[in-house]
Amino acid sequence: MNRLVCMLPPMTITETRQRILNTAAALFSERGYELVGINELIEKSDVAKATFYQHFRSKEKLCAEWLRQESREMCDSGKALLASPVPPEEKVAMKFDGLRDYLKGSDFRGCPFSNTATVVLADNEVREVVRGFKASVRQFWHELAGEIRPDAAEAARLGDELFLLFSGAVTEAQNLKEIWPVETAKSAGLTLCTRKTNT
Amino acid sequence: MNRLVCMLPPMTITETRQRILNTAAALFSERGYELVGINELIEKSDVAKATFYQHFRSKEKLCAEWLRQESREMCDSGKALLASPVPPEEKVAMKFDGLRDYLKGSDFRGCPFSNTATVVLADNEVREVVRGFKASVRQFWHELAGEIRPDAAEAARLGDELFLLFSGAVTEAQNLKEIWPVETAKSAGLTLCTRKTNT
Amino acid sequence: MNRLVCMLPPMTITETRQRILNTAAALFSERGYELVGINELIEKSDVAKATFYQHFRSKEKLCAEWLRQESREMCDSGKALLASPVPPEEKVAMKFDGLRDYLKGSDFRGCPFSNTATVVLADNEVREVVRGFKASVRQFWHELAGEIRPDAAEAARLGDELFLLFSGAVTEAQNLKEIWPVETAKSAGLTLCTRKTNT
Amino acid sequence: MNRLVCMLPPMTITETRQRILNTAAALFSERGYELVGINELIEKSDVAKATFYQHFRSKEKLCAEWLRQESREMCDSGKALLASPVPPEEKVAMKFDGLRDYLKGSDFRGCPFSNTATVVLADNEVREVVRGFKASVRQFWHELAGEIRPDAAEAARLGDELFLLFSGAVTEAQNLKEIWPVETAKSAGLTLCTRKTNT
DNA sequence: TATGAATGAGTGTTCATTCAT
DNA sequence: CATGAATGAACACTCATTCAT
Repeated sequence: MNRLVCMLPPMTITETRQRILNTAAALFSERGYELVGINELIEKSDVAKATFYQHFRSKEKLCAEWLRQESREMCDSGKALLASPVPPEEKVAMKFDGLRDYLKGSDFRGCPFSNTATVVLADNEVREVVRGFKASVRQFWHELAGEIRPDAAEAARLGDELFLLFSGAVTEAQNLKEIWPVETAKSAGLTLCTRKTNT
Repeated sequence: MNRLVCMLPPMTITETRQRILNTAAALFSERGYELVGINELIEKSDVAKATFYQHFRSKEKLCAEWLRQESREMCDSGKALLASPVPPEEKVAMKFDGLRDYLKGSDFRGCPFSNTATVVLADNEVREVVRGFKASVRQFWHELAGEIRPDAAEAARLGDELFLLFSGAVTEAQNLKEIWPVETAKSAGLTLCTRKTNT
Repeated sequence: MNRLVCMLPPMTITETRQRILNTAAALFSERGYELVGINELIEKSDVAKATFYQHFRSKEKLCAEWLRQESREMCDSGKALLASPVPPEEKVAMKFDGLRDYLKGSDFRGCPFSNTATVVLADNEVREVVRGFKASVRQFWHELAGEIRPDAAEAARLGDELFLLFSGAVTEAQNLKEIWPVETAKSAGLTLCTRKTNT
Repeated sequence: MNRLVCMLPPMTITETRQRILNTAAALFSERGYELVGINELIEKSDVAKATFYQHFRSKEKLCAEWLRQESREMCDSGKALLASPVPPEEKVAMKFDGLRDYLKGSDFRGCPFSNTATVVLADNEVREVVRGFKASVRQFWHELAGEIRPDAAEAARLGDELFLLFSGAVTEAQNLKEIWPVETAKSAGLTLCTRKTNT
């Protein structure tokens, strides 16, 4: 923020843009895409209306951009977790524990991607972003499952199971405003990890 | 209400109200609560605006009523399934198969309850309906699991796991517009049912 | 309601009508003509909508009827005051004291006639009722002034002055939600009564 | 605002806002707050709906603004009258003559402040504006009375009497659609001014 | 006479977006 | 690159009244 020492570039070029994105991140994740109006968004970003529309062609494009940013951050943290030197089962546990903390900290608002996909029309760009994100989350679970099951097919299957348990936990924790789905999913997931491959 | 003997005529008593509810069911489940305007709702119901508001005090109340009706139907079919003379594992399979058909038939719109809860504010009546519905779905799975596991604690656990798998399948089938989550959840669920209770 | 035993007159004929009028009196005088809806009026009167419209052709007609009833009561009490065996100056004082009590008891809502005339269009029947009422109030003051001034012209003048002071007191007590205008008008009126006719 | 030197161009800055205010002044004073709809107001102002709401947050705020503007103008003309080099009794006469002309020119619509206060709820911002206006009108009469009566208490009393006579004249001229209340109040007021202070 | 379901024109307000500068 | 006034279609909802029974 303060770069008093840096003598060179004014560089404010995309600063405004980022300020808008930050506001969007805060408001969209707090109340959801459709309950946030463009006016509030602009006001809280402290930009002029037309300035906003110079950076983002529409509310929808802004939303897509926000989700792409979220997606990048999530993927990075996923990769970091995969790269960390702990046993895979513990990574599974850590993932669910991270979810628990996230939901508690966000008043159980649920998954920004799923939530947003629900309220935009079918042909929307946002939908594509959501699909891409979900695909990479699934990929994360597949890779993690690969560390547990040597066999590729079994890994894929375990990965999908964990993916669905995770998603179900998010959905129902949001609906019920309770934390037990996360705990239950975690323990079920761990069971699936350690079970004999007797299928 | 009960006119078992009276065979003929009026029958129009609450016809209008039901017509509105039917329109609401169609539009809300197709596009979601917030993407359907009261004007379209009224027009498609072929009633006057004031007539609508004589039957439902607000759009929100209408939505709550719609979900209550859905809830009743879902619970009935759940009870019917539980009462049917087939092995419990097959009931599990049937439940997932039913989901598959439902999602395919509804263009993967997902769960009306979860979807609606996402777009209404926290203190909303709709939220209470959703929580009630989710609680009864969970109860369904607990009862079904009770037919498989004699031990109550194990039944509860299995029920919750199936509940979450089911929910995750709905969520991700909706996000991805693909059917595999349902199939995967089904097979994972069946595995959980048949595994040795080795936990 | 149930008068199974009472054999004689049904007599309910205008009972309903009067119940509506009473409700109207309560609501109109409390909140004013335009802030009271026909629905609330009907509901609080505990009649069916069409029943209401059988007794009063419109909200406006009901209002006119209400004001006529009020007018009759006011005139009666005016006549009673005039007929009472007290000195005329004391009658003047009593009239203003009565106003003070009325305003305090009605949360300073002001004059129902003036208030209503303000919110109806020019050619309205209500306007005629208001004019008639005001004329009879003016007549009251003229008669009272006649008890003080033997000369007709002087009586008329004093009557009009008292009429206007009274009206000004009502108006400004309503605007300011304070009682002083009534007290001031009373004392000014009494002064006018007792002054030497030196004009 | 002050561009005494700049003789030319833009001048459009708050033009729209003022156009709306002018329309409001015309319609509200002609028919009253509640008989004027926002739609007509907007149409007659020749602006888009949203433009209106960018300038005034609500119909009520617009009304308050209109009354504030009226209040300013009235106070200015009151101060001008007080400052004019004529005997105080003549100022009193001029004030009533001004009222006569105003009422004749406005089809006896009465006082915009009193009229509006009648039709808004108790806690309304408009009510505060009305009270402020009435207080400053009373102040005007007190100052004018001060030019006639050297004693402060007597001046206050005379001022209040004139205030109430004036208000009563407005009210009843409005109710009766006749001009005599103004003439009568004028002559009564002048009598009060010239009488011996014999109280 | 009494009912209550039905009416349609109206209410005030907010939406995401574009324009001239 | 930034501004903010202007847009018009849509929003959810209420009004006084009439109709078939």
